[in-house]
Amino acid sequence: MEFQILDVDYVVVNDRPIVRMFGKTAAGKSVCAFVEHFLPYFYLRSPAPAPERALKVEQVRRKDIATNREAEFTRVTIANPAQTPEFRDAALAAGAEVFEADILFKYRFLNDRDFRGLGWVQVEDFAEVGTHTVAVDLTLAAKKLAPLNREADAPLKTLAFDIECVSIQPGDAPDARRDPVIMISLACSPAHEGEQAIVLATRPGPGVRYCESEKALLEEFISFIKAYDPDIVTGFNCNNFDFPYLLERMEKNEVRPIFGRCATKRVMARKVAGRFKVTMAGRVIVDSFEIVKKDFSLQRYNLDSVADRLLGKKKVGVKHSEIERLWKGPAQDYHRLVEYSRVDAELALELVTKLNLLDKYAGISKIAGTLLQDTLEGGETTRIEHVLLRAFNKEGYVFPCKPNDRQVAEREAIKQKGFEGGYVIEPVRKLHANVVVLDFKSMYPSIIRSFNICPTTLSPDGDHQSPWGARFLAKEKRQGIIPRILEELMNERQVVKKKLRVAAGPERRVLYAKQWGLKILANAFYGYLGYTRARVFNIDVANSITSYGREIIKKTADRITREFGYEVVYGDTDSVFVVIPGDVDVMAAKATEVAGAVTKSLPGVMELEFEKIFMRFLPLSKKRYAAWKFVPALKEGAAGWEDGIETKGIETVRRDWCPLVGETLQDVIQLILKQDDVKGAVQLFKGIITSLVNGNIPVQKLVVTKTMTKSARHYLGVQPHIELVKKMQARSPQEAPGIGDRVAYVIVKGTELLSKRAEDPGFVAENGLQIDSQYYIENQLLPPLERIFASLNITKSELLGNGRQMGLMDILRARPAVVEPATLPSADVRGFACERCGQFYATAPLLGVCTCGGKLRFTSPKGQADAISINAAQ
DNA sequence: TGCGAGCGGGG
DNA sequence: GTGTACGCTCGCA
Repeated sequence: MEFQILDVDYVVVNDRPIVRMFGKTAAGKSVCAFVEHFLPYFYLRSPAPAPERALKVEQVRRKDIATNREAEFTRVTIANPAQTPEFRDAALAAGAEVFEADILFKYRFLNDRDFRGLGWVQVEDFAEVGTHTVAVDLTLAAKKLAPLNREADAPLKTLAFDIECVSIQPGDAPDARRDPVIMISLACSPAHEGEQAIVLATRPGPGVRYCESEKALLEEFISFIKAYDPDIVTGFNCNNFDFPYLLERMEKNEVRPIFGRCATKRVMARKVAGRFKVTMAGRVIVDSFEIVKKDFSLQRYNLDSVADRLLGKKKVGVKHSEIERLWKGPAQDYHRLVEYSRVDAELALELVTKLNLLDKYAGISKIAGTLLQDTLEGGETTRIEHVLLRAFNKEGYVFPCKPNDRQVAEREAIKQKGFEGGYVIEPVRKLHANVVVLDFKSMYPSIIRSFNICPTTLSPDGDHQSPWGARFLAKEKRQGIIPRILEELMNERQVVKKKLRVAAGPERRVLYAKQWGLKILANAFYGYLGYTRARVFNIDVANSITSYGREIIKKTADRITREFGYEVVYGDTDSVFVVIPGDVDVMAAKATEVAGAVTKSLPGVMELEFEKIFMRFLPLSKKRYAAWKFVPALKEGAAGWEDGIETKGIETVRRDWCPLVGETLQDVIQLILKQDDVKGAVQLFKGIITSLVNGNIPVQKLVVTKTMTKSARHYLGVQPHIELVKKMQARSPQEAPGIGDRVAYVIVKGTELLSKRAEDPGFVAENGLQIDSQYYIENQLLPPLERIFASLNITKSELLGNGRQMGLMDILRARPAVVEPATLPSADVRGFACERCGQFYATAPLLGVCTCGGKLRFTSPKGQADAISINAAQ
């Protein structure tokens, strides 16, 4: 009997805990294994007052991180895990120092028995149990069980769901305390009884499983889940919308929310720090929205754009404000709503199944030992602490409790006073060519290993001293626990990468996720040691790591300059940017040579490697640059290079920018880097400004969108999109955007406050309104572009005109203008006269200015210069 | 430049 | 449940 661990909890029976391991067999059966005779315990530093009512109090020899010496500790075993806080607090009140008194019981069990989240279990001796307390295919009392080394995953069932609801107050957002759920769509992989997707609704119709009341709908939802018995339950934003809503409705309808694998524990959504956390025994809840937001860099994260960008699929187009009408409307309208709902559930499902969203979290679980649910929710700290707890316990150490708020505050103060990070080499500010980037492979993990840096090797009697001034024992004397963990993680990664070379199919995915997880985990240890809430926080250790890093990078830059004669133009923490003349191949060869030579003289496992080539490199400041990058082509056998633009610290896409800004920024960067054409970039920019002033930029490129999150009257300040909604409501209440809708606007010319000049792009086009070009220049284009040009020593006034502080009218003077006949004021215009020298032109000169540089004006038959310049005529 | 507030996704 | 504690962008000082 073997199964893969999905979830673990415990129940208390006769004042003793029974651990329940929920899992899945290779054949796809859901399992729950009961494990008895495992008891909660924690430690006190001896001598300590003996706790009353404990089951067992023993004196044991253990080490702790403060002294690294073996000493007497008191191990206190109790009956009920839930009572640990009482025992702990009593001990603390009596002045004792406590250890491991805040380890969740399920993790106490997993750690002590060497099990891991998503690890496999072999049950060697068991009895099948008849019980109604859990809802699984197979329940057993496990008498003897052991961890099993297996990479492959059990076949998992995934259920996605999506709810629809309608407000009884038209126009308002639905309120779970008041408004019913009308529809629930379910999509499953693999299909359930031949059905891949099902729509439950309280209105009958084709493709709908009809439920006669909301209560019946909620009950049907629960029975479906029980019948399908999924391992993964997913939805898009289900943690913060669907689950809390559904659970509130169940409460209102007196439907017991029991659809996990425990027949007695309710599914619960609890508000934590403004967000909901949902728990369901025996299954894993996956909110695809939250994962996509973490793992993919996108402009927007609504289901429509996420599905479009990641799956190449579209939602059925239904606005939130339309749902009520479709729900109450004729059959074809209702049908559209049903389709909309079904597709949403299908998309939510595909995000998980097609994108293999869980791979990396599964990989991390297997390495760190955390349960999949906790890997999805928790951060890096949780993962590291489980690895550390295991390792410290194995070495005979007691593991510290989490610091309390007072301790955290103390640490913050210490950190504020004396913590220094990586070293950033001051960039040589100009446009560089032929730059090679060399970097240290996993710099901080390598430093930790090379110098044996660990709280367990920190000692005044240490063999070597870090630049920070702390002393550490030599590895030969005693290898630190963290250096050893990192050695294992990094070696394991090499093994996995080797296997990856020949792997295919699902095995390849599992291995790829594993090597990725190993790398991420190894790189997180340094940050952990300097994190004030860490159990193993140590500022001397953290500072020692970065101090070695700074010393090594400075020495490396120095050596490259002095011994190899190359110029170092930039560097950040673990990298040096070096100018090496030649073509890409020559540069790469020389860079590899330099990296190899430097590596030879570096201590331990420190390794400098050639990373990439920047054929052109434009630093703006520390941590901000744009570059034309060349990396060796990835494709097997395809010798050669792949190039692309790389930017750091330069936002090329921002939600509050109109498309014109991003496009112009991209174009300007391309021209500068790829064509080495700074003049052309300036010309391009000036051309855009001219087109903008002339009204030749399509309105769509000037649209900014913002979401209206609450009703317009609830906004306190004046915001452009809200002011626009107010205007649109006045014009046509039916078509005005509602709560949750994205509002698109452009800024038009006028004398009013900027916010009041936001206008509907469609309205602008229909009514021929003028765009406020000055706004687009000053507030949109200039801020990002000015920084780029400034790094090339091109000033704002050079960009906008010729030398002095320029106003908008001055910009117009130097621009090449094209005057289209249709835009001329009237037929009585005879020609153009120069404002400055009076020169007459029958047709406008191409440059739009007089040969003397003066501005041109229309002249009417009366011989009077019209007050309008040709530019403003548009 | 640093800090606090407010929002995102969902209907 | 031997609990927990978002992360980014924007406006303002």
